[in-house]
Amino acid sequence: MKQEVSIVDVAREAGVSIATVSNVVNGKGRVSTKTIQKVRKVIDELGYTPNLPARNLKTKRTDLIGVVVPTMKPGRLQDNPFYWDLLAGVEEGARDRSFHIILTGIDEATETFSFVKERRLDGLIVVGTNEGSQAVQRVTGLGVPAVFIDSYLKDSGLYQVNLDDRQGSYRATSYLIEQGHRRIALLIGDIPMERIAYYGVLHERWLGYRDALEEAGIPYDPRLMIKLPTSLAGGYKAADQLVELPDVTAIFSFSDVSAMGVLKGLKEKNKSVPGEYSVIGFDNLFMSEYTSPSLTTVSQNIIEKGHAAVRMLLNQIDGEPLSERRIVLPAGLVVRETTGPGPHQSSE
Amino acid sequence: MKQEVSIVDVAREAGVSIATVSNVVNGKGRVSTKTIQKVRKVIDELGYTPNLPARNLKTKRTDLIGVVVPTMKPGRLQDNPFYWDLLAGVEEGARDRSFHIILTGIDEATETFSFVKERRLDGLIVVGTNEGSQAVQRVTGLGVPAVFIDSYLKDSGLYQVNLDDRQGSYRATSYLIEQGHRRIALLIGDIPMERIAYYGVLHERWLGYRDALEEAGIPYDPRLMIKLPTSLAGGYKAADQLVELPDVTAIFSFSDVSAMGVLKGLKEKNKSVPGEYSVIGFDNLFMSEYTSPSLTTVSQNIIEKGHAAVRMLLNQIDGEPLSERRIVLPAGLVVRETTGPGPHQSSE
DNA sequence: CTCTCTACATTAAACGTTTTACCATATTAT
DNA sequence: ATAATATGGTAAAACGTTTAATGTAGAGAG
Repeated sequence: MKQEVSIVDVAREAGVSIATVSNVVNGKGRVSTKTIQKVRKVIDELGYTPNLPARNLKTKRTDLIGVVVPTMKPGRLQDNPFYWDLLAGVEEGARDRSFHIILTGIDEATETFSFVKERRLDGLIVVGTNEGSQAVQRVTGLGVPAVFIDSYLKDSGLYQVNLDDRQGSYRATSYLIEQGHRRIALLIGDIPMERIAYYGVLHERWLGYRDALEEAGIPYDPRLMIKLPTSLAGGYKAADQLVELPDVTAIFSFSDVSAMGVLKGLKEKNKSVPGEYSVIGFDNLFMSEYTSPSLTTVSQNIIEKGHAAVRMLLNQIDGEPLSERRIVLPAGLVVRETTGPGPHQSSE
Repeated sequence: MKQEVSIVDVAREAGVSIATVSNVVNGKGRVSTKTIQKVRKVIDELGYTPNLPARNLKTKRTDLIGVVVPTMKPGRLQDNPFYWDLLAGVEEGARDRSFHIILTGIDEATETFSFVKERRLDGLIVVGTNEGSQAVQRVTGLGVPAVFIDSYLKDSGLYQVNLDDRQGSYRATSYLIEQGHRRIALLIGDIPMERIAYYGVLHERWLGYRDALEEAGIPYDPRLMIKLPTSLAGGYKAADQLVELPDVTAIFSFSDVSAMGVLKGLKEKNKSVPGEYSVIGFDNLFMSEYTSPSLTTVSQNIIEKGHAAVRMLLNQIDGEPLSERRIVLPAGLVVRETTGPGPHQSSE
């Protein structure tokens, strides 16, 4: 194992000072073209690679950002491809600015985020936490630039990027109503309704649903809330409850994977989609185009979400924080085959 | 922004030398219980956090490993949830040993892996590259501990972890044959068959398919190879070709997502599964249980794959390399609903 | 010829650790 | 008592950079 070659080796070999080599490497200061070439040559010959940890020590910047996703533990959240896309967006955005990302799953209960300080990360991106969560306090306590994705935190001092969940949900619900559905079940997640305000994303989507109902003059019926996890298995079980709800002809599921579960459950019960039930999802995963029937769903640009978060974070790090602290991306609706006319078609 | 507190602040405040503080922090050297407590107390009061980059500079270890996945570029590979699971396994394994992972997508054409040297990463995990790829040469040229996942590199000096793809493929094919299928199409990927030996994973699976054929005395028919990408879209298009192949009653697809595409394509053509066609996938994604009909597929423990790679890498880093350079994990077969009896049932 | 610029280049301190070699003091063995 | 050995602690160098302050030489101006 050959000895590492450092900046002083280069300096000696090139017959200049280490400061000059440093300047050449970083393109700073004044140095003549002749010297630049000489130093570059030596760098190539010796195969010198700058030692970033050493640089970090001096500059107090690591060009490293942490990305924290909620319990990436096997079995928990890995079952939603959504996060992979988001990560791809973040990674790409970071790479474009020659930052690297340190990825870590967290166990909300135990995570102290100490690694952020220890490793002197320049910033942190936190995905999908909630108002009042331990994580939020701990992160803000760090005093490190941070951006929260999909978290809907009340503290308006925090940088956040969200989807316009309420609007998206409103559009989906309105569409079902237009199609003639009046009793629309909601697969909302495994949460106590009295605390829904704490579940940012779910809350917003729930509000959007209610907006649409209200606009159409349809009374809100709490019995239509199906409180099961928005996972494949949750969706599958939700079908059981769905078929017991009288007069319900549609279900809006707060994630595509759970909608797939619903589809599967309904098919096993020999309920036709969209004949007997219309189903609508949320996320527009790449897969959703290939289910049978293909899934009508609320769409979002996940990659762009990642990009936006990185941009916001890097601006903070560079000391030129964006004036807007909250970016809200638009939600779309893509109509495919799981939705069809309901019983009240001419009700408008 | 309060000044960072360093080891010397702690030392001064506690009235000991910095060497002693260092020893307390790292649990090394000899230091009396009384001093330990005193120092610990001061550390808490001052809120001291060790500076890892500084430590790295001195120790030449970063406790950081790089994870490289093939072009995590939007649109490319993100469309296979497989990688997310793998990443979860790696991350978890690393975290257990208090390593962190730096994740980066690569563009095989341009990536030089210079970040590995610059950041002084302790090791590297590379996923899904191929024999003869630029990436392999560059990584080995780095002289850094590395483990290749799903790469089937001939150079037996390299550490690798693979699935027993050949065996898995053999089992799947044999199962179809047992069920009475004799002409079995293969959705093999968008590659030139004359170069198949370079595509490690695909090659092995192809060999497994041929093993099973040979054992059953069924001649290999190259016309049954469908050369389309093993993606959702590829699978969907594969259905077009499938229905044109005379007497074919089954298709074996080299990924679950592409099998889902096939399912969708067949349904649109009003071909029944498993009535007219049996379909079998590869990977056993969590979703595969929820397709309609649910997918028969070759299963693997992806999380364990990640764990194994980390273990292998960390042993190298610790200077106690495993004697076996290649770990091969077993493949299973999970039979669900997309496979059924074929026309030659009593052929055995 | 001296003075002031300008353009390059260097010196040396600092960043926050770890670690080797060494020094006390207390304990035990002789 | 003396020598040998533990035990607890320290001084100082080193890791590879960046950067502020400073130096030097040559060119043009007076």
